[in-house]
Amino acid sequence: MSPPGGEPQRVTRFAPSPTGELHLGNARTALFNLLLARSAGGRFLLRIEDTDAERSLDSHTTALMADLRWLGIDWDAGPDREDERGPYRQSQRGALYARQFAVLERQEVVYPCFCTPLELELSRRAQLAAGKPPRYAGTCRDLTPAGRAHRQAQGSAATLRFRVPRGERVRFEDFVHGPQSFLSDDIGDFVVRRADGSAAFFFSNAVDDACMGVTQALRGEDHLTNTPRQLLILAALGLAPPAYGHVALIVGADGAPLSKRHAAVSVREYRARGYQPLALANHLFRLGHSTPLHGLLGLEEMARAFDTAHLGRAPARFDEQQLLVWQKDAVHSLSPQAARAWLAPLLPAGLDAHATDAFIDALLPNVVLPEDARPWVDIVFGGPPPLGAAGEQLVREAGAGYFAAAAAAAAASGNDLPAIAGAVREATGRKGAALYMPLRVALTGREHGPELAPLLRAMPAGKARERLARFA
RNA sequence: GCUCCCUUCGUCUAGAGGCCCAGGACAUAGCCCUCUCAAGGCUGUAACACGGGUUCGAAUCCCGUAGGGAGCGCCA
Repeated sequence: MSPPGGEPQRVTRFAPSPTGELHLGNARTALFNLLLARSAGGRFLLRIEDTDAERSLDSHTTALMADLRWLGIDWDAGPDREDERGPYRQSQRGALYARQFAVLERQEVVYPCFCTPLELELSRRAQLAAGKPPRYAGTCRDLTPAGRAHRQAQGSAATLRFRVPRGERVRFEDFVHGPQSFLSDDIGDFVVRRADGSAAFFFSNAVDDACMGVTQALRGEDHLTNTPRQLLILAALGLAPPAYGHVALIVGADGAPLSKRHAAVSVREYRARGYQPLALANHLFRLGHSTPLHGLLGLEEMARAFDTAHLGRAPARFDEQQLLVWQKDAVHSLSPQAARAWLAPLLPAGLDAHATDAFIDALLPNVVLPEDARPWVDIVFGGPPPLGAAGEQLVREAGAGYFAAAAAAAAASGNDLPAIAGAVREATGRKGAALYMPLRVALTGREHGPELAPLLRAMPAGKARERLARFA
């Protein structure tokens, strides 16, 4: 696994739980971990944390993987690409967890807890009301063997709790935040195995990272204060923990946690709205991470430029305006084939390749999202567009002679703008805006839009003449 | 409530005691180019949350205040 003489190969992972759509924050975490691995020629794993059978859905896993790949994020090993460190679905790792639970039980660093959810909730509320931290009260911590046997005989289902040592300090080096130190007294005994026998997050997440050889776990800051628990578990198990790093969360424009109130929060939605994957990736890449590089970057360039030293510790605001800028860049740099695929759903059925290309050629520099192109489909391929009041005025002012010359030139040349404009200039002596604006308005119904010459080339033959002749 | 994290232009950020009366990118404003829009070129506006220290010197170190966030779950 390790390159000869070098450091052990870097291994990172993205470990989502399939309880919903891929959230922007998670997408960024996935991207950062991919980049972190790739920047060192390492491996990137996808692990599905579906220990909560109630909320985990297989369809979510499928969608999650599709959205990641859409973004350009692919993994070296995962649920659909198993290897000897797998399985990569936690729901299939029960046997492995059972062995580790047994180790913990043997060392008596865990104990069965018979408290019911209701009792725990009451206790929490009472503590909160008394102005105390809502931690597990330790009711079952010192149950005698006889007491335990008694409860078990009664058939009470028990969770397994980790016996957090008192009066200790848990220290670790966060590779984003630097040295961290927590007092174990502030940590309540926590559940490592649920009453139904399934592994709880703190446990399975930490154990899997260790067993899968993860060297760096880069995750959201919401996990920062949980890290000591995981370190405690791993230490008890004698497993080497990964290095942990925590990036600040993404927040909305007002600085509050990013929610549907602010913007679309799932990759799905941006995808559905016609955003380019590279645009989203570039935006996420610079959210909480900085690079001296400018412009739209490919994934390989991002990997080369990725640097944990430049991960932010302060929350980054998700600014949709900025995303739009990247989107514009991404759209403008689309290959002809990609552009065709992007706008295909909007185009009239049966449009031939030549016409399609001409249309896209004309429109692409002026659109950011597919919806921007939609009205132009009608303008170019539909009937004569109605003019607004200002348009009518411009046309009237230009006069019938102007349009007679234009229509004649259009009939003679096809949809050739230089020929049409030349003829009108000759006939009227107009130039500049006075020459072109009436043409634009008569042809498109609008005063603004893509360049006229390519737009005319995209128009079906005869359309230009027909529209100009209306005012002759 | 307790613990932890955070705070530099509108936004993303550079900045590890003098190189900073704070640099870049995007946004924005003006001008140029131009048939409109977009693109492009040039020029500009714009920030160290606040208060105390330490130091010859602080955006940078320390303490406090304010504001934001997270965790304290049989969610992850």
